[in-house]
Amino acid sequence: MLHVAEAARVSVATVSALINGTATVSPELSQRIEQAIRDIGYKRNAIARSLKMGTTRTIGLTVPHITNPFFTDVVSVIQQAFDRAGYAVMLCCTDEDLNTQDDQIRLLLDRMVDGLIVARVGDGAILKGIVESANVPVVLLDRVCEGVDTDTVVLDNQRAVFDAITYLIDLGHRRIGYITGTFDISPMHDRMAGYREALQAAGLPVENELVRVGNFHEVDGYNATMQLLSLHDRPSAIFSANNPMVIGTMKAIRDIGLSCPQDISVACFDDFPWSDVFQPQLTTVSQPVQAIGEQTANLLLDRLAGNRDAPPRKLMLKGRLMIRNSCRPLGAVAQSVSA
Amino acid sequence: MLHVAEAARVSVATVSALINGTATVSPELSQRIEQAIRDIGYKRNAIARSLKMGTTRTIGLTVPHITNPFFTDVVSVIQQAFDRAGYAVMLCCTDEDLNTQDDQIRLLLDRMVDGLIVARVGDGAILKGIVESANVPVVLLDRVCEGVDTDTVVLDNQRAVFDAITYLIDLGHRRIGYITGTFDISPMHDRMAGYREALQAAGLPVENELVRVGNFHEVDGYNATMQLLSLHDRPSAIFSANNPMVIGTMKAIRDIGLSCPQDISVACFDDFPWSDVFQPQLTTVSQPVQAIGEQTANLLLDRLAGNRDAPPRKLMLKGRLMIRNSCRPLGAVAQSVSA
DNA sequence: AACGCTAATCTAAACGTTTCGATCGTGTCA
DNA sequence: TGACACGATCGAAACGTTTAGATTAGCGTT
Repeated sequence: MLHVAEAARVSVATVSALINGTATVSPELSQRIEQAIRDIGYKRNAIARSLKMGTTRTIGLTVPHITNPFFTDVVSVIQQAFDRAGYAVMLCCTDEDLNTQDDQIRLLLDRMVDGLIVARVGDGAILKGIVESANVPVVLLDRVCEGVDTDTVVLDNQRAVFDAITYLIDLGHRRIGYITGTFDISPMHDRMAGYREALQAAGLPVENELVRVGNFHEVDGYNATMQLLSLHDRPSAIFSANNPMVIGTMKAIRDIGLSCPQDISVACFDDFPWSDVFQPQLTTVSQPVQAIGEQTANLLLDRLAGNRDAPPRKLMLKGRLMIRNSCRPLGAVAQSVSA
Repeated sequence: MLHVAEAARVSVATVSALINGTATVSPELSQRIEQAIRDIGYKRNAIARSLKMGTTRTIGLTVPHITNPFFTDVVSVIQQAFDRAGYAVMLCCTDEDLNTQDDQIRLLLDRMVDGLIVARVGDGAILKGIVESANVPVVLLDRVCEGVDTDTVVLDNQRAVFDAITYLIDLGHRRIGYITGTFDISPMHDRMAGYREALQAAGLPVENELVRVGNFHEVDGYNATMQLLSLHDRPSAIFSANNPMVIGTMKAIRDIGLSCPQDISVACFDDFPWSDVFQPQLTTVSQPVQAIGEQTANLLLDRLAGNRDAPPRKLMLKGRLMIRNSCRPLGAVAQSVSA
């Protein structure tokens, strides 16, 4: 900018005024300045601007895994929304690791991001401290965090799983295997509650041997399914509480020589684009990823627009059960359905 | 830092020296400073540091679509690599749009990213200008760009498609539909060349009616497949040059009342994690995403480490044909294979 | 005692912006 | 004609660091 000012024989203040439109500058000076800018190929240095202005027009976004299709889609929507609003997005993947997450959030705050979207991981204690000491708005995505009182967008996980399990029960299934991630994040907790609630509502027992806890990855789903299928009295249906793990489930079913849905019914959380073109077409709980991403972005953009003092807003969206052909009717119900 | 200095009754220079370890500071001052840092909860401001140092320890990454599984995986690997190296990653999605891409790259450069990874879009002319005027290292990913002489990581696309088409020919297919994206990016150009080469090597004609150009999206694959399947003499196999479009292909086959591989064989570019658990198990060209991501990151990290003057390095990796069950033998070959 | 050397610390300029308040013509009005 | 307001422009401080060079104190040598 200094060079531009010299070349145009004006002060840097005038150049700044012209660029930002913060004051009127006469036609002739405007022209000289614009010419100089073109000649020199001047680009405003956003870092210096950020330092002075105290705002970077950048937000931080941390998710556990971008390869989980749910997060892929949500990240994509959020990215688009902020792109439209003229913000850049710094993306971090925590790999479901608490320390990584803390480091990354600190890194983002050091870089003076204007806001933060966090799909948190693990215990919320450290997160709580970080969020409170950071004086930027924070939106929690997908996973609530007890004690952290800030804007939140989550799914009604309990209800969604309740619907899915009830569907299986209505098909005649009585022993339903359930594969979950660890309970330190709210969705896993709430989904489990939905499973329990559905069984209890149908007067069925909740049996510990039918519940397996994994670590969110395909291999965990594989191992859990292997265990479920080698039970003395094996389940007739399996529900997987996340998407990567259901791939493991399908592989285990294949490797053990069974087939879905003939021998075992399968349903899972989170839809994916090709779920209705390949066989079996998986019955899934579909999250409204577009809405989730947009609402999350809007909450943060609203705070960034200056609405700092409004009380925390908690949005809860509804999932949708996408019934396809990976679950078959059983016993008496099978008769009546096929009749 | 000023407050810390005051609280510890030292100068800011001493605080800086301690934090960065750039000069020895006596034990007692060290202790006073550390205490003050803890009391105040001081965090170094990375923006001010960037301004002074001329480096942000941030890189920019632009890809067309993060929802394309190939890019999802590659972005994930790149993100991890830079995370390990202490760099933040700014992610942009260009949505295959040239203007969006230019805006985003300019945005990234304004923010003084230390380096850039670009999976480019459209004509390379503007990109060329930008890359040359930016004085940061740039690595081109997945798509080369004529006239832009910089580090590059690409797949041997021609060879990969040659192998896939040759495989189909060996199965007895003679009329092979080919669905491609627009030719303004090198992979589509090279893949098409592979298709041509394979047909010619087998003495088969390249028929225009069998080649359909789409815009990379599922819907384009759907429309293209519909057209191919309604040809007077319809192809016995279809190859889709990218992953999202093959979903459209499968949907079209289903909607038209045919089935794969009984009525029509299908293969495509880019693997996905569940390709071998659902039916039909798609035969695909698998890219070494881990290696691609790592090599790309390494090239850039090497430049960032100071190796600026080495001549541009062009890496070409090999794809791998993953033969599954979505393509069936035809005619005489079918006899001999099934015999 | 004077000197030089080293280690520790400090002062102040610089990075590239924004912005407050000052300055300087010019035209308007009493 | 003098006072005044106004519009255009500028000077300089500030944002929070890093760092070159100055300063100071302590200590061993001669």
